[in-house]
Amino acid sequence: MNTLEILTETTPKPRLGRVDWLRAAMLCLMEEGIDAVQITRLATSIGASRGSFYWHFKSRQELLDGLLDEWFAVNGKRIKQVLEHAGSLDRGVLSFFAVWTNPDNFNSPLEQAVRDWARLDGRVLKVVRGEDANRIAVIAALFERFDYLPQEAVVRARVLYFAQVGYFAMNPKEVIEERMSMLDDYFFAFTGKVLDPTVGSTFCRDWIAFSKINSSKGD
Amino acid sequence: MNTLEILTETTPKPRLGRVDWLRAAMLCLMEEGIDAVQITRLATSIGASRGSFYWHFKSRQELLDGLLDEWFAVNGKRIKQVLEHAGSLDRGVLSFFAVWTNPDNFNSPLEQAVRDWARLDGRVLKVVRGEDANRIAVIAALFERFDYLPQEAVVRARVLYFAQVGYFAMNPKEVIEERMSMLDDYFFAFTGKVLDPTVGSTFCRDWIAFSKINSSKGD
DNA sequence: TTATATCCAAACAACCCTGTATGGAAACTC
DNA sequence: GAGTTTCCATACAGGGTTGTTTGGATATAA
Repeated sequence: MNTLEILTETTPKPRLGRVDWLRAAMLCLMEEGIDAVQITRLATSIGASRGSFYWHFKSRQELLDGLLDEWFAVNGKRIKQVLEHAGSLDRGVLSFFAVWTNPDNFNSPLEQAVRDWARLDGRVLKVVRGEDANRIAVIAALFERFDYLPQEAVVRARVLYFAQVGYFAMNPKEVIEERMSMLDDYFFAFTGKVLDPTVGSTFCRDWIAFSKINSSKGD
Repeated sequence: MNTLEILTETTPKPRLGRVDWLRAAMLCLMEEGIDAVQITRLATSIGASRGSFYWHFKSRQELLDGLLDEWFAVNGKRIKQVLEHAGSLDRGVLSFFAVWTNPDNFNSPLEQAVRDWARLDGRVLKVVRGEDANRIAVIAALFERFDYLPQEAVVRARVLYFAQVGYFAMNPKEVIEERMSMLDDYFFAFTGKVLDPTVGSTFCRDWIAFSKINSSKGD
């Protein structure tokens, strides 16, 4: 059995499923926006033909619906989970920062792409607005749990959430150390309280270490 | 002279210029995003032919460059102007809120459209990032002018700016009174200080009145 | 009035995208 | 192994976009 035979056997035929198309569509959405999610482009990117696509999907719209569903399923879950189980305000707020930048918990590029998409599609906008309201409510509950007045809790939750959305909407290029150096002031601005140095430094160290591991993973 | 003759004379020929194409393109960009800015669509929307466009513009890209130039020229100017001339922190911060929602000073839909566009085009992103840095620096200068420490001034400027960008990036549907009812808490969260009731209520009254005038203008 | 420069409409070529129809290859079943 | 189902590639029809060409209409100038 020569090399060619081995290759042809170990690569018998890369039969595709819905997931493959969805994955390719997701990448395309994140990198080039919803208008770039075209069957022809996806087909060439995964080395298949358009005929295959139309066997798995009824239409392009069905694919797009799948993308929105996946965004809804993936993002937001961990946000709520983390905030609801936070043992202190410090840990809750810091976790909120961390979730957003951890690809295992939250897909930030997808989040941005979906927001852009929402501005062009009323149905998407409706879904995104609902999710935004949910997230803000969860953050407000955190503040209220740690003794903020209801009204102040809601406003601080909104400010924290708006700022987070705005930060990522800006597509900033900032290294992790740069953000970390302002952590104490950020915490004070968002909560009106001083960050416990112990919690802060631990968080800082872990986050930088994590982000370094994570960035080297992509090599 | 009958009616038809009068009409044909008073409407001799709507000769077009670059500005007409740019205006139509701007509207299209704001409502449907950069990918919808297509010569064919603009031509039908202003009742001209594509031949006319290609006499005024070398290519679609030249039109797009014009759009970005106009965004750069229009938005941001008033932000800096207002903040640099604010006589107190209260007035500075409240003016910052007001500028964003006043179509005479700032084109918010255009701002969003350009930000979405920036995520798909590296050259646009570069321009937007530069403008963001400028605006944040101006806000930080305001805080510093009113006795915040440099580091805290920068962070509070960032939080205020991020939150503003994030708020509009979310495409919220909120009536003016709803936002106003939280003004005191917003101000406290952003500055750590209590808003002067006189300044606050005056601002509130003027802003609501203004926005009512403005919304009725669109009828 | 005639000549010239502006401005624009219609037609054309080249390209890309969606969705369908058709036929064939691979796997699965009996 | 023959038949059936699953999966996919190719070809086609219909539509839309960019940019160029060509000719004509309008305004300007001589």
